[in-house]
Amino acid sequence: MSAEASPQRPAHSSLTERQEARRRRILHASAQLASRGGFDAVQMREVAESSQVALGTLYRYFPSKVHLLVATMQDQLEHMHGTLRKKPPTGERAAERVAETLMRAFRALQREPHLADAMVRALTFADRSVSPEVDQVSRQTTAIILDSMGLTDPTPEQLSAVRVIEHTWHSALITWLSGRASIAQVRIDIETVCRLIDVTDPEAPNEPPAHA
Amino acid sequence: MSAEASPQRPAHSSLTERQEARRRRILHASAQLASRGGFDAVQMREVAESSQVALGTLYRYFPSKVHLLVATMQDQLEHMHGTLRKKPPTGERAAERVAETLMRAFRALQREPHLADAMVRALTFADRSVSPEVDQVSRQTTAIILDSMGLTDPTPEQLSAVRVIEHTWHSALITWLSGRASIAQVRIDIETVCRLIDVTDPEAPNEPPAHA
DNA sequence: CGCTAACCTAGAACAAGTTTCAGACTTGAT
DNA sequence: ATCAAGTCTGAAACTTGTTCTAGGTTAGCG
Repeated sequence: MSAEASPQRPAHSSLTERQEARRRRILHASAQLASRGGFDAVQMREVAESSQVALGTLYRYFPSKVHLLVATMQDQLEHMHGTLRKKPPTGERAAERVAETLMRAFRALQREPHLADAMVRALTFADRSVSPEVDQVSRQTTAIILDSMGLTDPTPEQLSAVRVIEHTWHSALITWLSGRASIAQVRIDIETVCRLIDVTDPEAPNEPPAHA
Repeated sequence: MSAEASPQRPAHSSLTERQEARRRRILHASAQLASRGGFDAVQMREVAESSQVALGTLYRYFPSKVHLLVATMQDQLEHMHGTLRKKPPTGERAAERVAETLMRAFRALQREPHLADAMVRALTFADRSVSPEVDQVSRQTTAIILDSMGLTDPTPEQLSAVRVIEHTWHSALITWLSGRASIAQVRIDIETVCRLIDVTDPEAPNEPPAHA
């Protein structure tokens, strides 16, 4: 059985200061524990203790461990989007820029592999009850990719390509995190899937880059 | 904490008949419970009871719930590979054939969505301790795709494309299972990623299919 | 100030995955 | 047939996510 709707979860807005502070402490504790030992190390009792909040309260803010970790990911993603915006990628083709951006994100994740583990596992393990939050993460990721492409209104085809890139991104991360693929392999997969952007880009020349 | 190496797990070979039978009963019970209610419905105590085996014995055969479900997936995959082989896809281009095969597999999964849920969630949630088994599933999937392409020795580029297709396949399944994507969307994603095969196929004409 | 509803806390209780253990059963080798 | 080693069983215990409860606290409002 998994957590269902809580009476009324604090919607991240219209919270008193103390509540906002609690929410922040919780997310911080979550990220900290995750950084230590990944998904398994984020134990609800410990999160509650670290953030000085009763277990019941923790569950009022985040109705399950997966909700908590997905929220943690939202938090980190926002941060990363900000960082990435500052130094936009320099590649000439859209495909290169996207690959560059994703590799930059990947390097950031490599610095905290346990945190990455916790967040990504939560994301793919999430069931229907977490759909809205997961969707939000997905939209944020899409925004990052479109940003790096420099597109404001993509064609449906391009959106498909972006979705496929996201699929690859998540799944490649998983295989890396569980030790079944090397960093080099992740890079290759990302670069490979990014070719789809060239294929669907009405602006660019139709030649697949041979190896020039 | 997660399950670690068992003393010596029965390696699926060199088992007595009774042991082979137990293993089979366990896998059968697992698939049956999964078909009912997905990942959550596969409860180790129930699996043990259904398959007439003590809980400790279940854990000797499969050191964790995830191991059990991944093994269940191996089992189902073998079955499906056999089925797919019988009627090879009819498309002209390799990309079409792969897409056709994957859509056929997808339709099979739609018939048992709960079972699909259990297997796929286990697969992506698996940690390092399950790597060998997950890898085996991955190899089997690769074999199915290469089969449908009609390739015996693919180039490294083609292997990359196949890996990306697998990534997309898993991740698209997840989004469908958690209700965040429609069946139609999964189809589009699969068709989109399959274009990569054309891009990396040294045989085929270099034109991306416009919409002819 | 004093009320009320909503919120928070500590802690017990429950559920399901996993581990452990003593004793009974099988198996393979002698 | 018999012994040792390895397996299986049933049951209890342990862990961690989740829920529940009884009472204390806070915030807004008259």
